[in-house]
Amino acid sequence: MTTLQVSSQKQLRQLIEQIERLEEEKKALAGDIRDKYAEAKALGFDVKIMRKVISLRKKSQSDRQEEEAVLAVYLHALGMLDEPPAEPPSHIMDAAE
Amino acid sequence: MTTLQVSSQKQLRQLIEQIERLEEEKKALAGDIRDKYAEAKALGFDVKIMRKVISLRKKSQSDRQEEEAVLAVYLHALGMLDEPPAEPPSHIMDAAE
Amino acid sequence: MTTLQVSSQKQLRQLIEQIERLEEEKKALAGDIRDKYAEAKALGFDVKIMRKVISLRKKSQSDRQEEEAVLAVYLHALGMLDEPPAEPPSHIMDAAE
Amino acid sequence: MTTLQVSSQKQLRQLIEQIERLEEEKKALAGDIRDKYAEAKALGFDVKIMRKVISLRKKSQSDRQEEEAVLAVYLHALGMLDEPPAEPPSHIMDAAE
DNA sequence: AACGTTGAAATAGTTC
DNA sequence: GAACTATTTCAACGTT
Repeated sequence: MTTLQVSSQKQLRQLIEQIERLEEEKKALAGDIRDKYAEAKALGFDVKIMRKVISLRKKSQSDRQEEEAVLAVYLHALGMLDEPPAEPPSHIMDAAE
Repeated sequence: MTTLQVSSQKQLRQLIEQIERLEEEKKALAGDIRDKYAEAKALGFDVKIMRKVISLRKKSQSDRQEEEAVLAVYLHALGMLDEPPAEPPSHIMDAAE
Repeated sequence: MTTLQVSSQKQLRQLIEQIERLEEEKKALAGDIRDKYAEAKALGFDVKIMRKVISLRKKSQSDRQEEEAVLAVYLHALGMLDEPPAEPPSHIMDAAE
Repeated sequence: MTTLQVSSQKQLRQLIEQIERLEEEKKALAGDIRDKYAEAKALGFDVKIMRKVISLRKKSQSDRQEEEAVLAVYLHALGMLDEPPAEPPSHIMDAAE
């Protein structure tokens, strides 16, 4: 069977149109966000830092701590950090023998 | 000055909260879209192909715009279009004798 | 375990140095490309149009590939292609009666 | 004059081909880098952190410090940091009155 | 030399 | 959990 039933065609068309409408709305919101950043920039704020702040707020604290712990271990391995890092949870250290 | 003025702090806080609100709405829309695809799948449609169709529709739209832009550039380069397309290219085809 | 094993440290260091070397080479090539454009400009060519031409060539290449992929998907969906395209889609066009 | 001299055409063609060759090489290097990261991942290293390490090495130290100072100011403005930040250079604080 | 624009690179999310 | 896609982020470029 190489064609859809007429009723299915109609359904499909509706679904696709609904999705496209939702995507347009999403795109509009993305534009609004861009505008907000532009506004902030015009007021003299540092947009890049603002993005960082917002992403920090999103990230859970534990995630951040874990990331920093691994980073410390790696920097230490490269001799870019004198103090050996404190005590990261074990499951992070796959590459350690 | 190690801190922002109180008025700036307030401004910053407002901007960030507005952005976060917009991002939430955007995320909600993404969820709606996901739901629509799930609905389609439940009705027996192939979601992968639907995505392809939608992206093709998007692409053909932007392609058409791009094509027109390129055409304008070329026509202008050949002196067949008085108005420079979008931004004024300074010296077109100097290498032509 | 707060630090990596010495052997892992060594491995990590090597990987990072290799990557940094590759990135330098990449950067050098980017410089070469810039030089080429400068040369072209000095010869009187319109760099902007050249860029457009090159990007069009790239795009038409990938477009052609995309088109073929989509075509394969559709043909398969219509049962006119035995081999599934790339990955085997599990159930094509269930909504067809 | 709507066409290039034959000699110019030839020149243009050569330049474009040279650029396309350079871009291919660049692309190949990007692939090599991706492979290296894949290798690292297979050995159990955290690729995301490796990227961070490499970008830290690239960034000049002063850049990093400036960024952190501004971030501290913003976090303080949002009440996410109790201690007032130390002493960032003045030119960063445009939005402060 | 800052600005916006564009294209590439990286990350996040989704699917199987 | 591996691969693919989509989104976001970052850097280069031309422009004003």
